[in-house]
Amino acid sequence: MAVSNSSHARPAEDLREAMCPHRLVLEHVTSRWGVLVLLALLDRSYRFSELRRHVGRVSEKMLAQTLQTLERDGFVLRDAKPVIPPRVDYSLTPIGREAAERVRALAEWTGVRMEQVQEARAAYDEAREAKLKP
Amino acid sequence: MAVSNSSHARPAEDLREAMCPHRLVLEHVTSRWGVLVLLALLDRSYRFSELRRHVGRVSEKMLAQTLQTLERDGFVLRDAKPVIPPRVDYSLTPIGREAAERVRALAEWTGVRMEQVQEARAAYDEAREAKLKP
DNA sequence: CAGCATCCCTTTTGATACTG
DNA sequence: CAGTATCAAAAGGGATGCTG
Repeated sequence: MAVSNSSHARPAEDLREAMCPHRLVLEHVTSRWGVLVLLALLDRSYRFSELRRHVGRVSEKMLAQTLQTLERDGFVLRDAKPVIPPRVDYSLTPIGREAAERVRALAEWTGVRMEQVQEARAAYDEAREAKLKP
Repeated sequence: MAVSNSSHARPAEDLREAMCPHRLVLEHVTSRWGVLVLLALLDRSYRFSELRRHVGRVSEKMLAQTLQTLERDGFVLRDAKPVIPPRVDYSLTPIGREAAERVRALAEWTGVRMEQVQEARAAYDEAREAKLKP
C-alpha cells in the first residue's frame, strides 16, 4: 500500500510523486508561499515569526508546511537553537540558493513584462465585450 | 465593487490581482497545467485535442481554462479556423516564448538536481524516523 | 472538433485554539 | 517563540451532457 514517508498525510502528492517526481519539486519552489519564502531567504536568514511578518498574510500553518517541504527537499536549512524561548533560523542551502535564483529570474521577468500583460488582458477583455454586445 | 473583467467568476484571483498582479502571472505560467502547455508549445503549435493527448491526464475543462488564461495574459495565440469541423491551433506569442523558455530552464534544473533532492529527502525522513523510535 | 455549463467530490488553505 | 491539532471555508479538478 502507498506508504507516505512523510509524517502527515498528503495523498495527492504521494500519488503524483510516483509518476513525475521532478514536476513536484518544481511545484514546491513555485508554490504560492514557496516563491515568497525563497525570495526572502535570498537576502538573508530569517526566524520563523520574522519570516512570517516579512511575507505577510501567510498563516503559521502554511508557513510551517512550506518550510518543511523546502527543508525536506534540501533547499532550506533549519537551525533550531536549544534556548528558551525557542529560536529557529531558516536559511538557504547551496542548492536552495540555485533554486531561489532561478525563481527570482522568473519573478523578475514577470515584473518586466507586466505592462505588456496588462495590455494583452485589456485587449482580450475588450474583444470579448465586443462580441457579446455588438 | 470588484468587477471581474473576465466572464466567469474567480473571486480569489480578483482579490489577489489587486495587491500583487505580477505574482499572479507567475502562478499562471507555473501552474500545474500551464507549465506542461508552455513546454509543449515550445516545440510546435498544437490543436486542442492534440494538445490534450500530448499533455495527458488533463480534463478538457482544465485545458480550456489554462489556455484561456494564458491567452488572456498574451502568452498563447489562439487561431480558430472557420471550417467545419472546427479547427483551433494554439501557439506561443513572442512574449509567451520568453515565458516558456524560463519555465523550461527551471524545469530542466529540477531534473538535473533531482538526485540530490531524493538524497535530501531520504536523509530528512530517516532523521525523523530515528527521532520517533530511538 | 472544440468548447461551455453544471454538478459534485477532493485537496488546499485559513482561523482558531493549544503545547513544549 | 515556534510550532501542532482541529475544524470550516474555498479553490481545484473531474464527469457528464449540450451546442455551434
